[in-house]
Amino acid sequence: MKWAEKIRQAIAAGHVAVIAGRCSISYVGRASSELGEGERLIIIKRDGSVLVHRPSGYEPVNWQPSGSKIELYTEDDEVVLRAARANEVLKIRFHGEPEVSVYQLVDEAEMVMYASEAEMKKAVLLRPELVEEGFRPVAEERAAGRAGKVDVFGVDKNGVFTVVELKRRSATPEDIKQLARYLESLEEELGRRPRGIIAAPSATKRALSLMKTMNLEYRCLTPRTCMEILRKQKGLDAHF
Amino acid sequence: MKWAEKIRQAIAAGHVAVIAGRCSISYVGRASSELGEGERLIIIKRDGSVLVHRPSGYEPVNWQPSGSKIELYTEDDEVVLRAARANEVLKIRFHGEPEVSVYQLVDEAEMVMYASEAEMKKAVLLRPELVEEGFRPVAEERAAGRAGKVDVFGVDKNGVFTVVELKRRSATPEDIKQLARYLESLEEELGRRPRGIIAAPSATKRALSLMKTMNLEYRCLTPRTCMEILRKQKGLDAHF
DNA sequence: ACTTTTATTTCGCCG
DNA sequence: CGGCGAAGTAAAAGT
Repeated sequence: MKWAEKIRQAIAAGHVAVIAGRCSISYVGRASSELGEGERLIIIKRDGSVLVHRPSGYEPVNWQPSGSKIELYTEDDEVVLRAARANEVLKIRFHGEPEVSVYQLVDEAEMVMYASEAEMKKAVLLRPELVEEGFRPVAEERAAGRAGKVDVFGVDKNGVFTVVELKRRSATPEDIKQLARYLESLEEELGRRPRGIIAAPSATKRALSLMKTMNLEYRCLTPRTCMEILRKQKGLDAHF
Repeated sequence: MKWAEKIRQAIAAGHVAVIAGRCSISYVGRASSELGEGERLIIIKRDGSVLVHRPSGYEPVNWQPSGSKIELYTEDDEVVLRAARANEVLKIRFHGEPEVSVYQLVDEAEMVMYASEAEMKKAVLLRPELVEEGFRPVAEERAAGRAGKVDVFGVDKNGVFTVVELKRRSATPEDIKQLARYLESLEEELGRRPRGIIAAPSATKRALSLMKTMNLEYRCLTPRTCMEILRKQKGLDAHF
């Protein structure tokens, strides 16, 4: 099979191979799956990652992450692509001759992402009024016993200990419970219960009602706001 | 630009377009990201999902899930592909002429997956001795106050209430804490603390030590074992 | 090396 | 339709 040889050479040369064709797929590993005959797009990268994409959907239907060992062999007159990792095997059996394209991609650019949860914290430390007027951070990542670590720990305008939990996405009941556990742990340690504030772009209904019950507070804070503040600061830094 | 027109037509016809070429990418939405010039593989599916793949790595570096609106336009003599969803915009700016392949994929096959957490539960309900000799399930998905829902609730051979938490992967401290919260909630409701058992293929060291502290029990149960039991049952069903 | 946490998570199910 | 938890989560960060 000439096309199979083309794939072998692409892998050996460290190129990216894209295969479009009729195949059936089996996966055995953490789970098992079977997918009957159909036309799919298969991508093989130089690091050994394999992706199988159906004609719709964001997620691959089957895959193997980087580092898997890729083999091509013939079985009953059909070509089988086998991608194996520890305890996990993905087999793609081709029916008929697929279209194979090989690309030599050079990509040295670095990905820059803004406004992660870490950057939200930076913004809050830079502009504590984002949380509340008069809030003063005392520490970041303060330990809260065995409950874990608090995002930002400080005192409010009245000198009351205040815990701020940052989320870059909508706050869920799970987040509220986590904050409650922090407060419980800190209450033991400090002798009095600190205020608890969740700062997130939004909160689910149940999260809000749970906060009411648990006497916790919500403050709207979007990653974008944080990003803009950091960007401004960056501009200032460059200026001086 | 002839190649841009080819992409437009592919989208209109409901085909899958694969673009290989030099581009730079910006994303603004839940976060923001910038990726400078480099050669990448871009996949556009008929449902509006867009994937940007670098030459290595399982995950796309940028993407837009299905349902996004795709536009192609020219800006400063360069083609820009814009994929937009509510509050999220992905822009791919092409530098030079990329290779464009269009595939008409037909895939009606149904994916069958074995041994999800749901199937582990089925197996336990079918063969409660997987958890412990003499264990009898009373309910599945029993509510545990505001802590959430318990996977399997039953009584052990001595008639003691027992909560089983199933995990298809290694049990973590977070899982243990979750089980503990269930028990706490059920203790309030039932007046006495039930036994708590985590059934998972393995457990992390900290999870195990936490279980000791919290007086919770571990039972090894792999998805594969559950799968085999269900498969046997399936065979029996077919027989009768 | 192994464990834990995060994610532009996405996806599916249940209320 | 929104909330909530699972995923073959994968990949990064922490220990």
